[in-house]
Amino acid sequence: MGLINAKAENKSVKQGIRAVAARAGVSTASVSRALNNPGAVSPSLRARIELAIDALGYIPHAPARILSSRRSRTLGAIIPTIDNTMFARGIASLQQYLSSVGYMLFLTTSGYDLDVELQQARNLISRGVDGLVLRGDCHHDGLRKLLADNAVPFINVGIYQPDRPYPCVGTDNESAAHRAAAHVIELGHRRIGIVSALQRNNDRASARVAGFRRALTESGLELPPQWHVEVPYTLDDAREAARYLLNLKDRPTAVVCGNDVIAYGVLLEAERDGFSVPRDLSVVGFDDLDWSRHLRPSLTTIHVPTGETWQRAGEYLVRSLAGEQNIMHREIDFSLVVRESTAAPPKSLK
Amino acid sequence: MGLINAKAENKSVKQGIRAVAARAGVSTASVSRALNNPGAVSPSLRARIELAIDALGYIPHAPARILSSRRSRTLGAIIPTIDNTMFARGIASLQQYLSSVGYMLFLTTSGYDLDVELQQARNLISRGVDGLVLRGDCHHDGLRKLLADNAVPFINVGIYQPDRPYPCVGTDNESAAHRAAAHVIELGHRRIGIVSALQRNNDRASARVAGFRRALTESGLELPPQWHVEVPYTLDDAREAARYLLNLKDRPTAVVCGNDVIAYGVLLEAERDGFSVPRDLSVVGFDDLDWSRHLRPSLTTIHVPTGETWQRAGEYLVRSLAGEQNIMHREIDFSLVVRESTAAPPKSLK
DNA sequence: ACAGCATCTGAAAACGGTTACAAAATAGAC
DNA sequence: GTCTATTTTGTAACCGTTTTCAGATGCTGT
Repeated sequence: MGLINAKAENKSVKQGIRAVAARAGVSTASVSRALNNPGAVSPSLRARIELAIDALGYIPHAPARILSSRRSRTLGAIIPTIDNTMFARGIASLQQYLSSVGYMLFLTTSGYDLDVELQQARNLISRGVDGLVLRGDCHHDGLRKLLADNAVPFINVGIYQPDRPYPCVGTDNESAAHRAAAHVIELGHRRIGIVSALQRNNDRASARVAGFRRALTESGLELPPQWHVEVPYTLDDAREAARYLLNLKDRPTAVVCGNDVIAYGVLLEAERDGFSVPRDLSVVGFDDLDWSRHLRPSLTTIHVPTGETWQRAGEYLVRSLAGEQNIMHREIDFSLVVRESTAAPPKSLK
Repeated sequence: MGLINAKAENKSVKQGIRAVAARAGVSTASVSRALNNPGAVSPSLRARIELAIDALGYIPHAPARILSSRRSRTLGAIIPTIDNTMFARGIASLQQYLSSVGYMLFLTTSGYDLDVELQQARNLISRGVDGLVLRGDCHHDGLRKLLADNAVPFINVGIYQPDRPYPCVGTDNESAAHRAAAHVIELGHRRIGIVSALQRNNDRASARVAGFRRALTESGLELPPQWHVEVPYTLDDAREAARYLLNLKDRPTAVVCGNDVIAYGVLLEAERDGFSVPRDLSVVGFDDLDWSRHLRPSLTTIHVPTGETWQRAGEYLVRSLAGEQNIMHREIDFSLVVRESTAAPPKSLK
């Protein structure tokens, strides 16, 4: 055996798995097996191999592995921006889950640009990801084709659309928004404004606006055009929109917002302009970020279990890849959290 | 030529670059060249190849490419958690820069655990990253060895330690913290408390505490042990610490905080307990997150250009990989932003 | 017309793993 | 002890690129 060893090591053993094999006096196949399926190799061999592995500080070369096995145990995710608490939290949760099942995550951002999203998808597929996690169902046509052509499993997260042929997991934004608007209507408000996120290329934002409007319509309430404002994501934009809305001669008594950040903007601006919330104005958010319960007044909002949603997305793909059967459309429950920012409207303005 | 084509396509051309080569009637070498170094191939060939490429919807297989070229044009980053505005912003900036120079980013999180960090580094190296971006200089011993053994370039970001043999880029946390404390001292405060982040495994937090203390010492001020509290990252923890500090019979008139989130906690709790900031209490933060200027009272804090810091880290590695010479230790300037949360102490307590 | 020199192209050997298949070893049955 | 069934191990052909090296081609100056 010592002889075999010597002989093997004399051969031009470069590195990698062959070096380990040589050192342990076994074949590369056995090393590979010991690594990927320890049960398939006898205990004695396994011990010898493990010894060789950490004597050499051997680290398997994932790209070679991927090339050979045609599976990467890696998922890709494309989000609009990481600079947004919602996505950051979702990604954190997804990543944690994936790592618990031995997967990795390749994260990229699109900046809300469909072309960039397509490009990133190409990038990720090129990288050999086994599946893709996408946000929403508003994608470039080329993306669907790309996914189909390359047979890449994917899931749309953050929305619930049981009628579509694609898998998705998320809350029903339309219903949730409806619930939020219904809340202020129940409190007696008749003059309700909407500050939403930009609807363009954002099905989540659109669904929420649709829900708000449906609630108003069902209660026979009008929505004058000037009471619906769309704003980009930043706090500054939200404040500006709020300032506009609050300074209308004919202002709403309640504002429902497309997300919590927008609601914060409304809250801050209302305070700055001398309005007291909820006495003079009721505000409802959407998402229930951390801040919402700390703020004064604390924010009434729709709680969305973001972490769970993204984890489920990961579960779906991992299960699919393992060949297991799966529910294609999974709804994640939301809930209305009533806090201090909403109350009945002042009598005078009712 | 048609003949050659037919012949080539009859051969068992599976997929990938060979399919493109066959279709264009050229060798795989030429296709590879057309892709990686278009100038090295004649215009006519290049045109034929490009035609074939998008006729086939060919997407290069990155793992194969990495295996063959031994470069991945991918960097790895290990951060404690993505669920923290600072890191999220840094990563966003790094990612944007990298993608602008044709690199990708592999992001992982350690949860402030040094063993996990080591494990993730192994993971990333296994993945074939060309370099690693690490946070701070507080790492597992095994990590340094791992990096050295595998000759992986890396950089410590968020700190400035010109005396160390490792590259780093960031602000000098000790000086910045000193500046923050000096500010309240200049305002006339003599009774100054510290609420810092956990110092364990966090050199950034420690450096800030050191800076605070030095400022106090230099002005001949005492820091009673009960005036220094350490808290984990959440707002709730910060509020709890603030409650404790504010309810001491002998309370400080100013509190310097290890980061903005902690400062928010102090601000919120002070308000809840009926203290008026800055009349009854001055508060200084550190980081200058978005919220800090929106909050009422807005927060006096140390501004740290996070985005720039992380981008520089990327630049350092990309340049190193390109063989260019580089400054090993780069300091990023901080600045004190004075807002509403600090003022001279009340006469009675001075 | 030809040597000398770039420039462009192709054949084939890596890169570091996995895995189908075959061979060897072991166990069990008679 | 022989034969078969089962488990364990090894051989070697891939996976899809890059890249070295050599051959082909075209150009220059004489």
